[in-house]
Amino acid sequence: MASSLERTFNCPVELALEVLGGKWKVVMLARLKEGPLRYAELRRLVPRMSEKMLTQRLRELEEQGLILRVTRPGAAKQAVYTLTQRGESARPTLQALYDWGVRIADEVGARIESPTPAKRRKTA
Amino acid sequence: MASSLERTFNCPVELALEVLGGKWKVVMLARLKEGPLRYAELRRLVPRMSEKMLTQRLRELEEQGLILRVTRPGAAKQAVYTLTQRGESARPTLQALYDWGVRIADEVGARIESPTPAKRRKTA
DNA sequence: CTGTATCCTTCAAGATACTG
DNA sequence: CAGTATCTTGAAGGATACAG
Repeated sequence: MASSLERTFNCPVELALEVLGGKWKVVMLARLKEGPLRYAELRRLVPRMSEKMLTQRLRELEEQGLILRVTRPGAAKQAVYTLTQRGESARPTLQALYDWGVRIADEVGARIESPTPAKRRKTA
Repeated sequence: MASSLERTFNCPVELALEVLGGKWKVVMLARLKEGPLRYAELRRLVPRMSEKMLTQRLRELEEQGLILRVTRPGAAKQAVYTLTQRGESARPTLQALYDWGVRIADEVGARIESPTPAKRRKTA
């Protein structure tokens, strides 16, 4: 649980970004806040992220106490990731980032991938 | 005004972090949202940031339209940085990050430098 | 399905010296 | 005062192959 948070930060915002920052974590959290997800589901929902990154960020989020990893052994291995209480506590922050992101995406002319592909086994 | 925002992002949150992310910009914005600041004042308020970083981030924030740089020529050169309208629009987001940062700083046991040194010419 | 292990590239950031 | 200019390094991220 130590991770690298045991430093001195210039301000609380810097700390928040240390946890949420980087290229992928907030994207993953944005998905996980919709509900628990398996490894493969996350991979499908964030296709541009390499598996290495996916695993690394999952471990990091777990270490920081934002997500919980539950495995269910069996023929087909399963690993389910859910937000912890602390992860849940980030909701308003993520929402604020989301709202502001939408706003300036328009202003700046940035493109956003796809709002929420939702899950579908077969298109038909 | 182009900068590097003209990409495709996985979600709005990623875009928001592209603008606010990195090690220093939010710290600078946290100061600037208290009011206009000169170059030297910013340097003093964020002493751990090298001058190179300070200048680079200032230029970037300017390019992204979050801050405005106004120079007043004269014997002693002056450069004053203020938030633009877009910069102001980030207030709620920065506040959300701040609040959450305070919360988990406590939980995780992270140290925060100094709340707000405020400006003082002489201590007495 | 759920990951590890490597290798490689790029870039943010740090240190420091210098300028108009 | 308000910056530039270099040089260097570490970490982040990407691609891809392999494994239980």
